[in-house]
Amino acid sequence: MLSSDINQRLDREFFTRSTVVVAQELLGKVLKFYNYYGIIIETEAYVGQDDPACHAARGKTKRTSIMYGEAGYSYVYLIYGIYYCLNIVTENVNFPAAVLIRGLQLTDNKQLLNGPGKICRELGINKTHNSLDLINHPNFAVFNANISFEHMSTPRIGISKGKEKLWRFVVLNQHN
DNA sequence: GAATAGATCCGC
DNA sequence: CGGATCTATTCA
Repeated sequence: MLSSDINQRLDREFFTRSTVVVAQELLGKVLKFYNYYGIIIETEAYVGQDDPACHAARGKTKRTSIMYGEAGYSYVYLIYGIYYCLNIVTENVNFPAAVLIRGLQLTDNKQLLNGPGKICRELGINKTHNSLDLINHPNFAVFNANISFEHMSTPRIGISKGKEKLWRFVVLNQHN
């Protein structure tokens, strides 16, 4: 991929939509985090208080309050005491939802980061990167890129409830 | 206060 | 398949 293929930064409106749609359309977009650029190749949708797998399923808490805010903000949390997971908040204010970024293909060295914990470990994402505005942050953003692809839907990984939803999206192949 | 489950990863 | 490792949330 050429750097010239990275063009428009995704705006607030992109994320202020159905989480399942945003999760699918994020595939093939480019995540920028400081000096890292990675093509998003795997995502999952976590959708509102009626989704038992969503952290906000039991209502608003200190941790989940970010998901009730404006779309386009980061939601980073510690999982299993060891790994961080990066999400991007979606949908309207007061509708708690987010897209989990599960897979990245780094653009410079083609390194494959398959798994949310691996992404945050490699890029150095931690709790200090929670609740940042990806629409305005100078070093944290998502860009459009001229990448076409096909993807499939599967059940989400690692959850105990909500397994029947096919809300995990994975790129099958990519070509220019 | 104490108990417990958890959107993971790695090594055996 | 279990261990690492810890915190947010729930329950008493």
